[in-house]
Amino acid sequence: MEKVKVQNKREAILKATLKMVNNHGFHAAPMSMISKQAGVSPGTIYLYFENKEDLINTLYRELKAKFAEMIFSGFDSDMTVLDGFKVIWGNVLAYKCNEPEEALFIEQCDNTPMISDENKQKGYQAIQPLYDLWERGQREGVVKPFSRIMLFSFSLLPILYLVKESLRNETSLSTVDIENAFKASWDAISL
Amino acid sequence: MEKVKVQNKREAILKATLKMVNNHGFHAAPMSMISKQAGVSPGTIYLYFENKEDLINTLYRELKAKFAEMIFSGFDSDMTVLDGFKVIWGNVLAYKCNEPEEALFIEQCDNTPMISDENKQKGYQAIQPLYDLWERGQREGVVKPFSRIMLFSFSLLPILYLVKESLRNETSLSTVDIENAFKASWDAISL
Amino acid sequence: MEKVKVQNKREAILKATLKMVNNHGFHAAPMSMISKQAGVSPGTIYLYFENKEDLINTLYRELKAKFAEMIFSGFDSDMTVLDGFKVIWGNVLAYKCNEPEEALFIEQCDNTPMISDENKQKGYQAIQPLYDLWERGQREGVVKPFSRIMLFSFSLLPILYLVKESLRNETSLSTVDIENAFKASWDAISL
Amino acid sequence: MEKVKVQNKREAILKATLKMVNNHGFHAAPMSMISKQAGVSPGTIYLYFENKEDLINTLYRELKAKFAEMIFSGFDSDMTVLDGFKVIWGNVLAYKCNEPEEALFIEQCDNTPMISDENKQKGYQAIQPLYDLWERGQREGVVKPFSRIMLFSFSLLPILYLVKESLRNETSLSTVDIENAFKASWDAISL
DNA sequence: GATGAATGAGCCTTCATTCAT
DNA sequence: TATGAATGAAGGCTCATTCAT
Repeated sequence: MEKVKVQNKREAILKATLKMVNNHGFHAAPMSMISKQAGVSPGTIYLYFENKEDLINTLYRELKAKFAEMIFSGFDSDMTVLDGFKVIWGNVLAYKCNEPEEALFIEQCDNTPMISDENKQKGYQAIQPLYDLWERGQREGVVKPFSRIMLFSFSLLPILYLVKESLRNETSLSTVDIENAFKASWDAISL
Repeated sequence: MEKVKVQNKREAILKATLKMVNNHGFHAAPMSMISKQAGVSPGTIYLYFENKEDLINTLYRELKAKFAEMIFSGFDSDMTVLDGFKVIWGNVLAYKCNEPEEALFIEQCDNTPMISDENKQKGYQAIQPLYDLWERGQREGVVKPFSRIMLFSFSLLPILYLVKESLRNETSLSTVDIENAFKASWDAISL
Repeated sequence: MEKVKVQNKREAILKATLKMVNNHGFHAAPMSMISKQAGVSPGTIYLYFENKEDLINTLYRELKAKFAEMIFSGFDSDMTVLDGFKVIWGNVLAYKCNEPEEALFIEQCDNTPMISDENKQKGYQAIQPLYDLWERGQREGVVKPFSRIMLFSFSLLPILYLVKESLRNETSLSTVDIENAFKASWDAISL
Repeated sequence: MEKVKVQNKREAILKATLKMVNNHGFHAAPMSMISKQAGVSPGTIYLYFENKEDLINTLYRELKAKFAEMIFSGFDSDMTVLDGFKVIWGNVLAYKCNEPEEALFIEQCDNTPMISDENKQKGYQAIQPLYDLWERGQREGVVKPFSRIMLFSFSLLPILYLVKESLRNETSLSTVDIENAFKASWDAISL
């Protein structure tokens, strides 16, 4: 029970950081604001994190790890390449829709010098199973012989962007939109 | 000539802002640093811009305008849809390659609450001719009946991302890569 | 045995304080650092001392008391004034050489407003037997009719300073140096 | 005139630092307190000094330089050793009496890790003419063959301490005391 | 007695902005 | 116009102290 409380505090701080940085931007989210949002004293943050940079980096790392785990939910390397891709593609969509705040935070961080390169690198490695799937697809002759990054930018980046924009405009993607988007994604990278 | 000098000063400040914000990040680029880089006194910045936010927003707006202008260079609304798209797509690629600093700045701003939504909106309106082209393509039955944003995310976003990543890794895109990328872009949105 | 343990804890805290304050300076020796060095929880310090000021003052007081006790070791009020002075002078030298850390701490405190004047006063009173010796010397006509403080500053202060400097430079005082120093001390105050 | 104002500000800060550090101790003299005492904004201090450490070190350096200059006032290397020493000894006494605050500050700093060793070293070099005088005295056979530091600790340290104590007790040294003190100083180091 | 997580006042420092020149 | 010294609010962080266990 004691341990639970501690976990709660750490989690509360991370959650508050996510919210405050998303709403105000990194440099307009003071530690005092984060601590207040977390229901905690400013000094307490420094019991769990070395400094502000560490706080942000830790949050980024944990969110990326969670993302990497979620997108492979229900995925099995025995699936056909198309089926596997469909599962992962759907998971990416679902994550972005269900956890838009987390997704936004990750994106903000990716375009900022406040996340260490080492940390960013780790994020990419976490989706290795997807790279493996694509490579199998290339060996089987169903996926275009593109680099990982090209495959990513044509088959996953668009849907990530689409969801982000639909959330920003407070519109929603229709089932047809989603089907179309998946088809376009697959068309772009499949032979 | 006085006027020229004045223009020079304003330009110098904007240029310095671009450089400093790109290199150090927004919250680590103080006005004093920008003024020094511009060869100007801190107070002078306030003769041309209301405050730091205005400075950043102005720079963002002008870069977006320049971007919008450049991507339609050589474009003519009489062209076939495919030809027109090819010209614009190439211009986007060229801009991103030739002005990576400007492109990076724009992208940093797009994911940040420091640019007013109004300003962001204006950016989108500036590429109206591209929307017109797509609409014509849809009427002619050569472009998929997707929303603007879907067409954008499948046909232009990928190449923007690809160039950014290639610059980050200090690798370069081969001619074949580019041809493949264009083909994939067109495949994704054409019928 | 409980009592012993307790004494150990109190002693450990005082010892840690001495070490940390000497090595890092007063304002760079946090209670947490002292407690860790003492192998004790921060809260525990407050069971034995009211606050940091009290901790420092107590340590100062006890070290001064120890110093006062040591410098009269082997001294007997029946000795001639010269012999008595020789014993005490030698003890002062020995203390400074054998317990340089304690001596350094005392000196740091003497030049600081963090020790209460009352406490500093007590330190002077502890060397009463030396004052008595000097007074007897004056009555016997072998010691100059100087005030206590003048006698102290000419006959003991120099050797204290000399040892401190030799420790700082990591050089050592030769036997000849010491003999010379004693002679100069005695010359300065004797008739 | 502009320059004068600037000098005034810098001087005001240094003067305020001297006073506040003397009265409250280094760690209890916040920059805000110093700035208020100087009639200046906290930020202004950082226009003249890099940080608190630099402020303290600069003050120490300048006071030491002033001290070194003052103690040789009226001194001429053609004087006899005794006359020269008398002049310097008197100057030391005068400085300590007339500028007790400065002298106290220097002393506080000498026993603290907050002054860089380099800076302390410079202080010692500034009294070279005194060392030269002693060496001449040794060649002429009127000064004991002691090391510099021994000569200093027997002939100058006592009077420094005496004045300090007399100021602390708010008593004053009589003319007789001073004559006695000089005689004792000279006796201690002369042959 | 003993712990150590938690507190929050207060410190040093930065930096957007102003204003006298 | 242009300057840049000066400002002072605000931020990140520390650390003496407390209190529930």
